[in-house]
Amino acid sequence: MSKNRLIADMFERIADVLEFKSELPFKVNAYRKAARVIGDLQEDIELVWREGRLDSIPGIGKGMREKIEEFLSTGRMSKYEEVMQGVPAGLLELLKIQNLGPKTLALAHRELGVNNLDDLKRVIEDGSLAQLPGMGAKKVENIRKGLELFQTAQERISLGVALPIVEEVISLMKQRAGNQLGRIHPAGSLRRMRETVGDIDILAETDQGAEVVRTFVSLPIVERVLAAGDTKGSVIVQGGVQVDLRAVPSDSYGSALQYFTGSKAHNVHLRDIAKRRGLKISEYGIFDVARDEKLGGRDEEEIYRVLGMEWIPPELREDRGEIEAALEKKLPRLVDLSDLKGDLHVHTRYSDGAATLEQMAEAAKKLGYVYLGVCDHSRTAKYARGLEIETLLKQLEEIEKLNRELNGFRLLSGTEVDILADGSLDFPDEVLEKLDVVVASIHSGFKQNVSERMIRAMENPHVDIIGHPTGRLISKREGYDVDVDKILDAAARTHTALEINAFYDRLDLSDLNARRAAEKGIMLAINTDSHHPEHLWMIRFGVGTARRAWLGPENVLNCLPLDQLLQWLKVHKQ
DNA sequence: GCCGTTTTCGGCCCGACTGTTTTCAGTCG
Repeated sequence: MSKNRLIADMFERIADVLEFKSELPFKVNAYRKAARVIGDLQEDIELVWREGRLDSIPGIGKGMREKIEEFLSTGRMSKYEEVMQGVPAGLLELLKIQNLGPKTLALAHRELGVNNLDDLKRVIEDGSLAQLPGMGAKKVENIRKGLELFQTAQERISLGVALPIVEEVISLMKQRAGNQLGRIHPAGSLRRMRETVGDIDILAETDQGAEVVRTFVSLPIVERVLAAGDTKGSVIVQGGVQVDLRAVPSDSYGSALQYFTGSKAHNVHLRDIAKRRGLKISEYGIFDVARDEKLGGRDEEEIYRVLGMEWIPPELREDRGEIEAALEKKLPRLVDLSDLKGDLHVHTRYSDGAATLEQMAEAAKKLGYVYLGVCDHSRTAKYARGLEIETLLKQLEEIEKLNRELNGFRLLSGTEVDILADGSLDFPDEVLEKLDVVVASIHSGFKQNVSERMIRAMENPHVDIIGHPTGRLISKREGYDVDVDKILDAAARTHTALEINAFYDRLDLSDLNARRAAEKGIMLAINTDSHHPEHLWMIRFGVGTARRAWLGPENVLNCLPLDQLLQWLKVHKQ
């Protein structure tokens, strides 16, 4: 685990304990903020420390700086050890239970000796929890429900599952409640295109809330209704995903959208700035406090405009510097779906894909692409029906023939060549040099010198792009044992592009790593790795990640027009 | 514990909901 992560986790734990011990909430918040900022930091904290720049990190003052320095130089943090003294393992875990906060947990711990999950269950069952001052039957019942939920621990859903659901709900709502409905948008982490989302939030503009909510909870894809009021409906849809719909009147739709989009850290920072200027932001609008006057709320842009900021794209709203940039009107121009000229990594029936070259080309043309990189697997990838050299050459011929027929569109010949155990490539240079584009990927030996093998691959003059560079699968595995810093340095040195694999369970590189890559001048390629023509649309997830990484078209290889791309592929290693 | 176009001291986001209260504390998003 990186030092950044370790320190962030320690600060988070300290915040938990301090909260449990009823320390000043502001102190607790200071630790939480420091934890978040360090967790999001794009540089190695050790480097920042050695260069004496810890103080420049927002939220890190004298106290935090000293704790970080102590940890980096000795491997220990005395404050952490001190607060963890006498805190039973398994106690803080209970803070994740809904409706059970630090105050109640401290009370149960102090009065009833609750130290773990089993203790908690016991004091709920035997009624002793309900006897404590300030407690009662209903509170305990809510905690019991929270405990049930905690134990069934539903995980976050991946973006790839959530996005189709939200689009179906919105399309159904437009059909069935069209005349009562104004604007309707997804909000929350889905709108920010996070890799995974908790539940799905949808905002609907209407002055007939009750009716719209009724329509929502009776949609055909609804499996179970959790709540249906005048302003909010909550359901479980097929597949077990929770979807909330909020009905909001026109004059506060914008501020509600801003509020429900988050992130929490972004909103807190925004409201703090507002407050310093005598303004107040809530889900109902932005107000001048002294004059008790509403200054905006109908459109989201108004909130930012009144604060003297540019409108901030939802993908940036994580309090990672976007607010400062928006104040200075220096937000980057982010890459957009329409900037993409093609996809540089897809598979066909030649290896483990489902479609012919022609079918993939047709699907790509429909998306408005002008090129498509055909990168089937190489010979060692037996499980994926990897191509022998003769087959690859035959495919090359077919591509050339098709390109004579495809007007205004170009299939690029390529391969996803395996990086072998010793770091050599699965095809010899004489073969690779015949191809337009070479993606090199690791598919085996996830724990064997991955970084060194990948770097050796990058040093090959024919390798253009490293495919799925960390190998993670969001819902399944951590990824290879890879040193991301070394990979980024090598990619910058060898002018090799790195892939943002847009397949929703990969999104690899992640947003933070992609941002670091771009800052080192590395080109990123947003590729779907599609095995089916109907999967090309997943490019949207990659674009979401790229936007979260603050990338502009100039950072993205497949935003280049065909002639410039071919030129780049020819000269980038020289 | 952090931080400064009100401030180096005295603040620190906002509102809803719930349950236990007789004026409010805890929790959540």
